[in-house]
Amino acid sequence: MAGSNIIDLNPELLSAAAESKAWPFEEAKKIIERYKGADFPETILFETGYGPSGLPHIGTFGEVARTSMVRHAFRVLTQDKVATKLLCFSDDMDGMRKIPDSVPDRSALEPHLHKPLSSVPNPFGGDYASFADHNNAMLCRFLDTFGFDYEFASATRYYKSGRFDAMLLRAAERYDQIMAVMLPTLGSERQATYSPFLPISPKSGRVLYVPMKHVDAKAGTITFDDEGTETTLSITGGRVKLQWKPDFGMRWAALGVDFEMFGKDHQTNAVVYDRICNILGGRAPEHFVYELFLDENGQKISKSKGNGLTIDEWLTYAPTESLGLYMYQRPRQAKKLYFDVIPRAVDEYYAFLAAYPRQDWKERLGNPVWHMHDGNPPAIDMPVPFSLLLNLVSASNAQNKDVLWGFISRHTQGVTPQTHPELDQLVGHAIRYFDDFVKPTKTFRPADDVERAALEDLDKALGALPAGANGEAIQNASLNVARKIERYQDHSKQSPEGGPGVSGAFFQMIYQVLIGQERGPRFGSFAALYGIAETRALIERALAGQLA
RNA sequence: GAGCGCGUAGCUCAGCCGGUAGAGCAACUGACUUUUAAUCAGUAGGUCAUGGGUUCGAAUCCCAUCGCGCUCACCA
Repeated sequence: MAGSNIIDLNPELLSAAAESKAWPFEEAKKIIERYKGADFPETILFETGYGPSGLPHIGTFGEVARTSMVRHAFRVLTQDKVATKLLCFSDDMDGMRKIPDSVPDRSALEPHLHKPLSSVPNPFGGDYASFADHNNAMLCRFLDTFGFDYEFASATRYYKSGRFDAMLLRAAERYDQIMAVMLPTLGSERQATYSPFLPISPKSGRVLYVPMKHVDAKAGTITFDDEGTETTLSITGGRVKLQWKPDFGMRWAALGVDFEMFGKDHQTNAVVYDRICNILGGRAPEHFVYELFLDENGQKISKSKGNGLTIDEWLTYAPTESLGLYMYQRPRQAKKLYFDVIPRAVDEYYAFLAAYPRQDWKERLGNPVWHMHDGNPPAIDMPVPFSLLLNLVSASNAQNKDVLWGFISRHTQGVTPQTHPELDQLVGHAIRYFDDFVKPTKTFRPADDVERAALEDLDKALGALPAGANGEAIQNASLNVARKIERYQDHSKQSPEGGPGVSGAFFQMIYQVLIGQERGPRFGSFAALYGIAETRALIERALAGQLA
């Protein structure tokens, strides 16, 4: 999505951008305001944080996607004259406090509890030296599949390389100030043992949460008790890390981060991060607080609860772009993230895409697709909405794309999987969505005696038809069956021969018994596409009681 | 306790840089000449939570109140 690509900067666009109220522009303007009356630094740094104890998830995607949108808006506003960078920072020096559920051999990790994730062996085997390396690689692969433009950063490597040393020494100098900020934010129990410095034990390799006995700013050392041994350790070179709140502030100060967004759960703490950053002589980045995602019951989505939707699940049923749209829209509102929102997101995406070419620049800059595609949305013709496809799959009970395409091409000429590959993709998504969500809710009912006889007659009638019979022929054959049955005679209608017409109840019965739905497409067309032999097999199964 | 968000048609929501209320679904009516429908036309339904303010004009901006939800206060 966002990249170091060339972006469009025509004059009308630029003047519309200056006025735009779209949230990425609002955020980008905060960064410009930040440097008002001064020169921009060499590179404007956008950061997103990532905790590598789990796999990348939908929140990771949202944060990177949204940050990329702000970055792009900034590039447009500054006419791309200022270099920008998105740093995806992995806090892989964090101690492994518990063993994740997802690993294969949990007991093998037990000896490594509380060690930095980058020192924990990789439980998945393979090419990566540590657990953190593995998860970091998963993150990068994840981001790469979406085409994000970013630079990966490992906390462990930054600490060990000495990149944070100057700031760590300053933190020792200003230890009292940092403590003065931190202590009031803690409960009394934690206050007693709190330390912003977390030494890595030379003895056990663990990240220690121990009180400081002495902090020597001049020597750049800390002294603490390590399981009975009084230990003095240099705070530089990755021997000591900072506790997370000071870590945020220190990192911002050390790297000169200009923008970092985070979820509402960080909001209260952000003030603390900022103050630490200031104490260390840095300027806190611009923030943007986004709302958390909720499940269908309005509960916060969390990995541990396993509620809500995973990114893989979303992408099983819909194209990536629909998820990008979801991320663009109303980031400050808590939105429900569950399966029901997918069809709407998909259809809205294509609707926005279709509207784009005929919009003026002001409207375009308010159109999500402009932000999602770095100002260069693709031209895609989507003749059939996703909601309609779902309807159709459900009605036809389609098991594969061919059946569905049969219906589609009947109604829209010149549309084929070749001319409309996106639609073809969507057809596949619709079938999967149907299988997983609609199908389980279907309720088949058994046929009573009259219905049973009617279906048997229908079966025979179908059997008498030639193999290639068309929809019309099948429809007429089934009507002939129904006309003989008293229950389905409708005397308010007339058959071609002058007798009573066929009641709609006949077809309703067919769908209730055969497909488990109240309605369906014209039966003749359905049977023609579904196949006469297949339809007869379906009747057989229904009569054998295998459906209800 | 602190912070954030929400309260608009039966349901899900859009509209919110102010200018006579919208969509989808549901409901109802009718057309399509054997009603099974990815069709078309139409109807109905809202004191835009409440009270005040700014304004010629407020669902939209400001203040207050009520209701609902979430987050943080242990860890990251």
